[in-house]
Amino acid sequence: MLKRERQAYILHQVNLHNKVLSTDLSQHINVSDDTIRRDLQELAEAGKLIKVHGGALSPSFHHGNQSSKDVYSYTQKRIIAQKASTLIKDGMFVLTGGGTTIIELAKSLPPELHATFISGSIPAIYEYMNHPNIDVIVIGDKISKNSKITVGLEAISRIRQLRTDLCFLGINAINLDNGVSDNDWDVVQIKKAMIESSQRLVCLTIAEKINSQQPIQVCDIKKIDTLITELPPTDPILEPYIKAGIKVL
Amino acid sequence: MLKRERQAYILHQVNLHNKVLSTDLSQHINVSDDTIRRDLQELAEAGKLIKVHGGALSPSFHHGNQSSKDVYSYTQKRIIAQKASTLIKDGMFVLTGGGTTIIELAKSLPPELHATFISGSIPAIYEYMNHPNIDVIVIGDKISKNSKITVGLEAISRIRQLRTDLCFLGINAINLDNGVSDNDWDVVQIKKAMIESSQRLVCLTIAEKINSQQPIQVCDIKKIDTLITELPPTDPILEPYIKAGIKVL
DNA sequence: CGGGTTTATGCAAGGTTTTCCATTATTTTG
DNA sequence: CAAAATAATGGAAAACCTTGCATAAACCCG
Repeated sequence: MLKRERQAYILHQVNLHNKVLSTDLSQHINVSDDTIRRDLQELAEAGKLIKVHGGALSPSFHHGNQSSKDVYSYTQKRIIAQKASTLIKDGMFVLTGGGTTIIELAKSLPPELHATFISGSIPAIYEYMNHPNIDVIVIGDKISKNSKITVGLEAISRIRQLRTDLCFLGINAINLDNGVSDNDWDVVQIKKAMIESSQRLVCLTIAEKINSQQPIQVCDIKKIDTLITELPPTDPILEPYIKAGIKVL
Repeated sequence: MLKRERQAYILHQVNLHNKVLSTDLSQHINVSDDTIRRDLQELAEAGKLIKVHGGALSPSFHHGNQSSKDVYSYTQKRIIAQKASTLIKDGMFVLTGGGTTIIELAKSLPPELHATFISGSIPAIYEYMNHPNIDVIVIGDKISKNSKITVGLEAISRIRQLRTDLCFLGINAINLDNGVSDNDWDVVQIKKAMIESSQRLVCLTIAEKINSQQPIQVCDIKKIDTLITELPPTDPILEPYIKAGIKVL
């Protein structure tokens, strides 16, 4: 990866998350800490970011620091996103839904990944679009303002025409008896179609939502190939899911 | 391999991958590093790419200094957007393209407007989506990273199914003889389809682009219903267009 | 045709940039 | 305060760039 390219990437990350960690960057881009530090220094001298111990901050965030709750769930979602991104290999076709966790995933895709992402989530598409090496395919239809994804028969019929390697869904509720469930009829229809159109279903969720339930069922637990939370796979709350045959990361 | 041919190939690679490595190119084309470097230098001087240590990047990567010119034309585009928004009435179906002027229009829509907007431009959709009373319909297909709109046969066939009241296009060049013209093949195809699918075509442009021309024709001047610039309709530069039967705001 | 000129390319020497590594401060945190 | 994490420093190797020069092909023009 070229130096300028790398610095552009760092800047992008800083503007996106308002902060970056040196160690995250060096692992992600696969260079030494020194290199990252030099990059941060140069960018700081150019006034593009503010260097601090351990990483850097966005210059616009100089004054008010964000609330602790935000930082907290940001960290969880960051962990989930990181785990999820390891499943994606070059050349894959990936179908994704919407939701904050998916967007976090979109933001933290490694820059050298070459893949095709298909989605109806406008915020997710926005992120994919700014990635240097990802092809983006938009599923068109009417936008549901609540969820900011396209919903409707047109979208469903487009999704049915696909057969992708992976499907990432951020989920709102999951338990052993009812599987994955949600509370928005239109969104559930889209999710169902996505599940049917891909070979592996990967569900992302923060642990808080495990063993909860919502009115409308999305799919049975058997459909899930992999479940990703911020917890280590050894956590006891995940044990019943592993026993049910789900891979847990 | 000829020099021109080689440079065209390099440019193609840069636009495709957003970056190239000198060593990759020299091995692939089978010439010395020096030759490649000279090519890159020439292309960089022509502004076709940005040369960096180790290779070159796409000019779209240069987010660096984009203030002075942008601020300058920002005011102009605000004026255009304001004029354009007066044409939209409650209940209308409006088809829009992409580009900075259209996004400015999207931002300055009056909040009490109830209408349906249809577009393939991701940044424009983003704005429409945040409007309280607008329904948004997304035209799906593959995203063209340059223009950040969806392009392709799927998009065109969806557009063809429509019959909207208005079509707003931001245009890159217009003159009396060749009408509206542009420089991106895929985008032109989309624009053509949009024009055919709506009853009135409204073209938005800053005055700077009037009486200029680009390689690919979008439509004849007769297709234009209304032309909007930041100038008052009495400006002499607009007179020939009024005489050609175009409404000017 | 033929000699002079321009253009394109390769080669080599020396300089610069980038990166990593090891070592030595410095800061953070419990 | 002490341990751990992070930062700065200097050196060394690799990759990369610049420059000047040599060669050969293409071109021009009388």
